[in-house]
Amino acid sequence: MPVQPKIDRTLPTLPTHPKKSACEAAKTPGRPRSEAARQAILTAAYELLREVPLPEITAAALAKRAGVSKATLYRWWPSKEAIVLDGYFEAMDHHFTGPCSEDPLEDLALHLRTGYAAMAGPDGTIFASLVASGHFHPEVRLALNEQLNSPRCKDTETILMRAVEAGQLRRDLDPELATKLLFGPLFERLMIGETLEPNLADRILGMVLPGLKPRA
Amino acid sequence: MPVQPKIDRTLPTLPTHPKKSACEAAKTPGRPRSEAARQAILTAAYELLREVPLPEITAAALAKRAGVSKATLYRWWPSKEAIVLDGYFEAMDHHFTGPCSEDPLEDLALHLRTGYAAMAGPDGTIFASLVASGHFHPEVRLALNEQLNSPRCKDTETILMRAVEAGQLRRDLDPELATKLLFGPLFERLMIGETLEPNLADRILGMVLPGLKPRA
DNA sequence: GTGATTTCGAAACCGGCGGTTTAGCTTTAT
DNA sequence: ATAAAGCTAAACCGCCGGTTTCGAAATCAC
Repeated sequence: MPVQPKIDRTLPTLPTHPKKSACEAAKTPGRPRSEAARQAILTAAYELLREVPLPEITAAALAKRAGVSKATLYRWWPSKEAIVLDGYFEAMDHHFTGPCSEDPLEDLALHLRTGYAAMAGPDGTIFASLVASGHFHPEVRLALNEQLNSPRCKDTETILMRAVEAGQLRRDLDPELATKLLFGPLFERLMIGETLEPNLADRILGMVLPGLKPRA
Repeated sequence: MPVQPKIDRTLPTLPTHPKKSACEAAKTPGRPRSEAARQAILTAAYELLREVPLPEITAAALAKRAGVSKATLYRWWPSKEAIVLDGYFEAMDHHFTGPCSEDPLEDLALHLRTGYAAMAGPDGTIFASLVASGHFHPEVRLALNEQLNSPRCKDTETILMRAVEAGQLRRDLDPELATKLLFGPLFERLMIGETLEPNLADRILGMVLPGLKPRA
């Protein structure tokens, strides 16, 4: 009977995303997966994300832009959302920053500034629309948290902890809460605001920091 | 020729929403609009909002629940989003609070607590999904801002100003920024978080407030 | 009452999109 | 050569948002 093999789509799906699993295949017989197609799809996804609002990105448009058939899309990804998410993640791989000067407070300011600045541009708009769509697609929300939010929060928290150890911030500081406080307004602006004031990061820092310092 | 009158849908549409314009019609000839149907539609919308995620609310389901035909829906609202939004607003009319004790700081704490508490329940989930959908429907975002966010922010800012005048907060305080700071984490939790810690409001207040008080 | 006007409900309809399937061809390993 | 897998092109399905049509019901002006 012509029962399809029904490939297990749980493998190359969203949450795992084993960070550059590019050239480790080629162990199975048969024609290998086309890396060119994979790359074309991901870049097409990111390009479209920057050009049109997310709901207007259809699977057909994605396939056309990548010069690929729709079947290939759904052969490797479970949904349109998974594709654009992967495309965005790949493009975001350059946004890493590792500031570690001798002044933790200065690191914090820089960290906050770059974070807000990164989200002021088109990548921020895309991020917001992904967060929005994540509210309707749990896998998207999960992937977004695991691959973007949590790591960034951890970064912030370690910087805060360093500042605490250096005696620049209160010893009883709650890094997690402070992080939410520092980046909360960013979410508010991204999700319901129109624009992002350029110097918002510094103004926030100026308002919050006095409360976080050791009591005078 | 059978050219339809093509009703001007800009009248009963989203942004205006003139706050209880119920019984002021009845000036035109012909069969009057059924108030029962209007009410049934709005309550059906809110009920569905609490029962199923927003994308699963279809126009057909809405019509069925309200015991109304789809034609009636689109006779008075331009889109599914407009309907659920109106339904939500109507249900939220009870959430008004007017705390004005003799201690502005206590007012602030209460205001923050009730705000966070209100969003911890199903109404918060609904709000988040509306914000999310607002990211793809500008009219929704606009209505959401005008009818919910802006008023609440204004409330917070006036409370803050009273605290300033009472000498409980720094004279150079920026109320708008402080408001974003106080409610920012709420947005972060609503949009990407899973839960809302019960005492988050107080913890935030405890962390922010010291920085807002007059310098010792 | 009569007629004009407007609403309402039922149902059919359209177009588009997400996703699936089929069929045939191509690429690789053995 | 054969088998296994990937690729394209195209057709296909089902659902949904939104529109239209039609006849029945409600109301006002006269």
